[in-house]
Amino acid sequence: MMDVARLAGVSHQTVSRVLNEHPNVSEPTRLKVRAAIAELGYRPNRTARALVTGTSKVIGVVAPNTALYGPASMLTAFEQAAQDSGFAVNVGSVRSLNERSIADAVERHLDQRVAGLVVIAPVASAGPALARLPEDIPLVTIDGDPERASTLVTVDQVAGARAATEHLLAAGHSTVWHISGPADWFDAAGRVRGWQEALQDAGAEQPPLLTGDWSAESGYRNGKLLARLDEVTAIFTANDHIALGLLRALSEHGRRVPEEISIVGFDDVPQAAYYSPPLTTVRPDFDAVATASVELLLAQIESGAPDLTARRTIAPTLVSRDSVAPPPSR
Amino acid sequence: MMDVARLAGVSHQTVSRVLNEHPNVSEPTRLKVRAAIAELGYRPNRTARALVTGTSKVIGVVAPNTALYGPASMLTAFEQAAQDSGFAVNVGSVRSLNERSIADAVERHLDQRVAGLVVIAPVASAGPALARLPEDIPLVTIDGDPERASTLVTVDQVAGARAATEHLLAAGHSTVWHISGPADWFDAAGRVRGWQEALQDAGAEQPPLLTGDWSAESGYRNGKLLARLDEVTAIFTANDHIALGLLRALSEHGRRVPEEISIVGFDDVPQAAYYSPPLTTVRPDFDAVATASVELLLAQIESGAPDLTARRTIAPTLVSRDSVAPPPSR
DNA sequence: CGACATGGTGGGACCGCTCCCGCGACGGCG
DNA sequence: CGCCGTCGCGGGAGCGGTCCCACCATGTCG
Repeated sequence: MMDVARLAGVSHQTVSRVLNEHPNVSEPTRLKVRAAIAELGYRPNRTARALVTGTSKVIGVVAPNTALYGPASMLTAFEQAAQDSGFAVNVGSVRSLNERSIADAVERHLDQRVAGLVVIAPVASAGPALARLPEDIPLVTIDGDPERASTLVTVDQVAGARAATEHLLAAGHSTVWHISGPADWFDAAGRVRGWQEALQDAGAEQPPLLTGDWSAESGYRNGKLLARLDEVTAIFTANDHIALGLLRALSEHGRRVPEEISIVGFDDVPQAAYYSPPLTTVRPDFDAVATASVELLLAQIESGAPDLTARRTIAPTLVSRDSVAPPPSR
Repeated sequence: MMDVARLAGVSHQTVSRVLNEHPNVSEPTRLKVRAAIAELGYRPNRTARALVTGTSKVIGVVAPNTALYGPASMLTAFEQAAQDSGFAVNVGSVRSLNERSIADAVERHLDQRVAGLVVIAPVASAGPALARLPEDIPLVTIDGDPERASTLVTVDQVAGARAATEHLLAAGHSTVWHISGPADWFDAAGRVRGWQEALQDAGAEQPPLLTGDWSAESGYRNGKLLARLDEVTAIFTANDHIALGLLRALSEHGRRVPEEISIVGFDDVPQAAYYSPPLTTVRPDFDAVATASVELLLAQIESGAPDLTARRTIAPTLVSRDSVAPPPSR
């Protein structure tokens, strides 16, 4: 920086001003400095800046270390959105979302003087750790506890599940079964609720809830059971992978989809259109979640204070394919 | 740090020594300092350290911004491995792997004074940028150009493809068709080569190569064509998603798998066991790739010099399920 | 016409840490 | 017994920036 100052014939201070686009620099000197910077190929040291300002253009992300389609898509979408706003992303992935590991990850980020924090915390066990976070750092929770988290961005699970259930009901089915995700995931809980509400509103009987764990295996396992129940004509699964396992189980039992049984999934994984049959499903808009998160976080960073009230809920859309049909007439 | 020093009754320098585990500190003072640190809840400022040492405990990762199963799994596995070695991970994802965006991402990382760089660069277009990288920074390329990259960790695509092809040949098929990934991906190229080599070694005739793009859609498209060709009895696809699309196309045409046509995929996505039929596929060990990368990178960081010769190739394993059977006798 | 605001610039101090050097105490050796 | 090497520790400089303050030249106003 001193070199640049010397070459431009100004003080280091003026160079700093040019770098930070301070108004009080005359045009001629600004140009001289710019020229010197270009000639020397000078790049400011972000570390030094971070030291003196006490903050940096880095966002820390705490995310579960999983390749599950939802979280993974969320993460890449967020990375991109953050970068587009000029922020680097520091990922602290956590093997399990318990209080300790989250707290550890947060502390690691704080040591690095991140400007803000994003926690992708879809499970209830993350709650206590989040409650105990430092108050004075910008924080956005993605997919967190709707009851608790302060600044929260989330997919509207309830609305998505409602849409799925109502779609099946509208096709003529008297009721809809549901294979859920793991009970401690908010996503799963929201989808269960949307399903229940839709059933209630339609005055349909509510079948027992079957529990899965997002995996195709759990869909298969539950499918083995459902396949033997003649009265089952419509099933809504908590995600597409469960639906895949379910499809497999049904086909093994000779039950045809959608002629005998209709199915709706959730997530719209890129492969869903090539299941047999192509799967009708609910598509959450991960990009919208990501941009909303960045937006909210940046607002906090600029204002300097965490905003405890801001919320953003992204409505998913139903993607209709071939796995839904009217129930068989008997 | 000064506060700690005061409380412990030593100089800031001694505190620094304790922190860095310098040998020349007596046990009593070490304990005093430790106690003071604990009492004050002091956490060293990594930014300040980075400024003076010129490096940090952060690894920069340049990765394509995709949710594709391979790259995404690689990334999360790497994050975990790096963290286990005490390094934070800065992800600079790139929309497209062209020279400019890679160079930009690298510069962003360099500005942050990362200790080392990992580039996940599975496509040929990344080549020029990699060649122009600064020489003096520890660098590991994952899935890069086998011909060029210096320190390279990669899945042995050729061996995996060989195994898949040989498995089909061993089942009695006279030859094996292949739907490849995009031509500019090294992964795809390696799989094509393994397939060709296996065919040659077995003295089997080599059918024309069909090109896909990793997507189920491309598998479906090619499948529409293959389904009409009576002589096709065995197909090896470049990944599982292509296989899924292929399965769908074949079933639409009434061709049965594995009775009429056998299929082997690549990647072993978690859902592969629930395709119809469960898919025989090749499983790359992403964790092994990740640990090897971290190992190689750390070795460079410690030695201070890039190692231009180190390479690591991870052998994949064949996972046998139900999509392979002997060819139909005519 | 003098006082005072205003814009452009420079000179330090300082952020929190590590590194270099220097100093006293102690012990082994000739 | 004196010399020197080693150990344990402290003082100060400096990493590369930003921030506060002081300075000087203008322009503006009563």
